[in-house]
Amino acid sequence: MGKVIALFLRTYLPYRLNLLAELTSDGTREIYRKRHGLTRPEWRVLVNLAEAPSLTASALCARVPAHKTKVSRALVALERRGWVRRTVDQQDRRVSHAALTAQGQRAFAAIRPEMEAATEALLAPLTPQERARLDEGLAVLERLFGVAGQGAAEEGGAAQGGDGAAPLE
Amino acid sequence: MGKVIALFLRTYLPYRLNLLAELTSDGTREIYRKRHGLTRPEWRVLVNLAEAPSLTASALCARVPAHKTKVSRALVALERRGWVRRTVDQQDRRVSHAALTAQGQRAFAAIRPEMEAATEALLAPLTPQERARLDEGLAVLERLFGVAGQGAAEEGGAAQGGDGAAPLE
DNA sequence: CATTGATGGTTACATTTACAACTACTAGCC
DNA sequence: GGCTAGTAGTTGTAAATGTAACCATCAATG
Repeated sequence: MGKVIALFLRTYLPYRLNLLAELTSDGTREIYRKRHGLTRPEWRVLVNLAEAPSLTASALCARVPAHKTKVSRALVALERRGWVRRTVDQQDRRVSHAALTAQGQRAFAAIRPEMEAATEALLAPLTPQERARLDEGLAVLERLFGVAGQGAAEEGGAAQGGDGAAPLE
Repeated sequence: MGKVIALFLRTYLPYRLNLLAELTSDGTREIYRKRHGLTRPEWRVLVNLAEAPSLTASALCARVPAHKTKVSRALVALERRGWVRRTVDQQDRRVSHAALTAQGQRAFAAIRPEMEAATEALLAPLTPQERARLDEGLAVLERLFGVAGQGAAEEGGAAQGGDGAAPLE
């Protein structure tokens, strides 16, 4: 059977990306899920809070990125667990600023190396050249979507409202 | 940039891939979901069946990739819709082979160009060089995971030895 | 200040998904 | 044959998710 097979999958970008994302996450998902009892949105919110002193729910929605209900529920769960503390903004009492507690920071500090080790184990067979090619390829898309400098497309990017939350730097 | 902030996210591969996969899929998801009433597993099964004459549920699980319950329910839905027909294997009656009906092939032929057009619109700003870099970067990972030659790991599912599966060109 | 419209965030409900049994069947062994 | 173990695929149930409605607050206008 010569392959008359149309090579749709091979070249269809969303499919390729989703497949690779899932394969890459297969090992690490267990770490935050089974070992630490976090859902994926919770883990993502945790990571983002670990990289910024304080973020509003809206800012988290833009950074994670996720719909506000997912962020809301993740924040509730993390708060209940004592990893996050929220304080109401005094200028605009609809807004609340979420930040990691010391306990939350310790938790992230514990989980992060596990995640990195699992990922490194997965990528171990790659040569430095291959890693560079991979990085460059992803950077192309990140520039396209404007997420390259997560720090750059920051709160300003989400800043249609330009709320007063402290900028990251 | 005086960031003390560890750039975990920037360099953490699963996170980068998941983010890009989601951003890339944002536009196309609507096409198969709203316009054609397919769930993502259903769409994935449809695509895979379109590229192979006949696949068992197990083979689909490996190719999609997805857990067998997702594939099972996707097949039920596609069968009910008349896009897939399953026939029981005579050598092993636990096994059934799924294939697209003519109607299913027409459906895929209708959806596919919509998906490709939406993706192309998204990638329009990229230069040929950037596209090549993107492709090379993803190919690095695909080789690592052995998914490069999707066409090779056929119904037998044999080629999972992880060797260099036949590069599909 | 009352009214209107917009926004940050939460809650409610329907759909999807994950995980764990479960059924049907095959295969090996005595 | 009858027993056990293993595999292909399905179904039941609890958790997770998407969508839409909702509450509280703010800002603008009369």
